[in-house]
Amino acid sequence: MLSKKTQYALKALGYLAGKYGEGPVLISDISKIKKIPIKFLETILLELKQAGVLDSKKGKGGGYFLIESPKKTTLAQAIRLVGGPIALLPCVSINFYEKCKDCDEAVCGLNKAMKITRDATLKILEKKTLAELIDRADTPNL
Amino acid sequence: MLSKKTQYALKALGYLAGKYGEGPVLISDISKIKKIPIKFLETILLELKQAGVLDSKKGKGGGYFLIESPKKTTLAQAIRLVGGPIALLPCVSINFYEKCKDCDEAVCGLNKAMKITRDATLKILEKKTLAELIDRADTPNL
DNA sequence: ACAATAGTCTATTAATTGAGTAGACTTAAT
DNA sequence: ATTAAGTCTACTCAATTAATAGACTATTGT
Repeated sequence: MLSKKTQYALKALGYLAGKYGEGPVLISDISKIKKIPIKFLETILLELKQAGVLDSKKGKGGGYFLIESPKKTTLAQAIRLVGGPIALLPCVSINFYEKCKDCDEAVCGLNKAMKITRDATLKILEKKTLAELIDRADTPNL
Repeated sequence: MLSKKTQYALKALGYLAGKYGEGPVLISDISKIKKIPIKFLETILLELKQAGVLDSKKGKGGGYFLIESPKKTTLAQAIRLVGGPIALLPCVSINFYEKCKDCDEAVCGLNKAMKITRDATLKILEKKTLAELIDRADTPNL
């Protein structure tokens, strides 16, 4: 299961994807509509900005917005940006790999099974982009 | 990512699968070989016993053992037994479902993408059994 | 019967993650 | 310049998950 933080990040990115090209979006708007605790959301958006996916504008008329087209960022990338491993076990994670203390990966059946699972998951998450997260509810004009 | 508890449970079950038919296995043996904190392991094994997968024998010569052949239990079942959701989001979990506060699942793109991912994962985990977790290191005589 | 062995139960502590608060700092419109 | 709107930083608190410790109970072998 993804952490709350990662879940919120995906929701927020999906919302921003729907507003792409329409200028900055208020944190408070995202918070209200996506039901995300505002202060928690602030830290998440800041992290996404530092990761280079979002940019922000301060002052009146400010807010957050996607730098690139929603189609440019895959869900796999988005999840990893906020620190969420995608694999089910550390020993099969690509970006958050950690060796097991107790087993030799070459003969470990669990490792093998989880690698197959990871590959199946990645195959999907690397194809889907933020554009896929846009739904009618967010953008009734589409 | 699976919780530590679930990870330990899988490791322990894999080890017991390798010893299936050889009588009770000591908690302390599993703990040592699989590098699992013994007290934590105790609670996990107890839980698996109450779930009906394991049985135990007390006293001298006692220990834990699988009730049924390792082939009878899938990895998906094993993960769920110890309380671990398999899906990446609560709103696409079959056994630990929780509705999102902010979206209508019928139009939510995130929900859709994660359902596809879940199905791909389940397809694999429902085919693999505990028997697949047995490796050479545990049972050098095979 | 009894001592040794091994699982069971109860209670605490530590670590991590999630959530909420307060306030300083920046920018833009008027 | 002033002020309203918004970002950024640093703490604090609560909840969950992980890990530890010790007392208790049941079983087997002698």
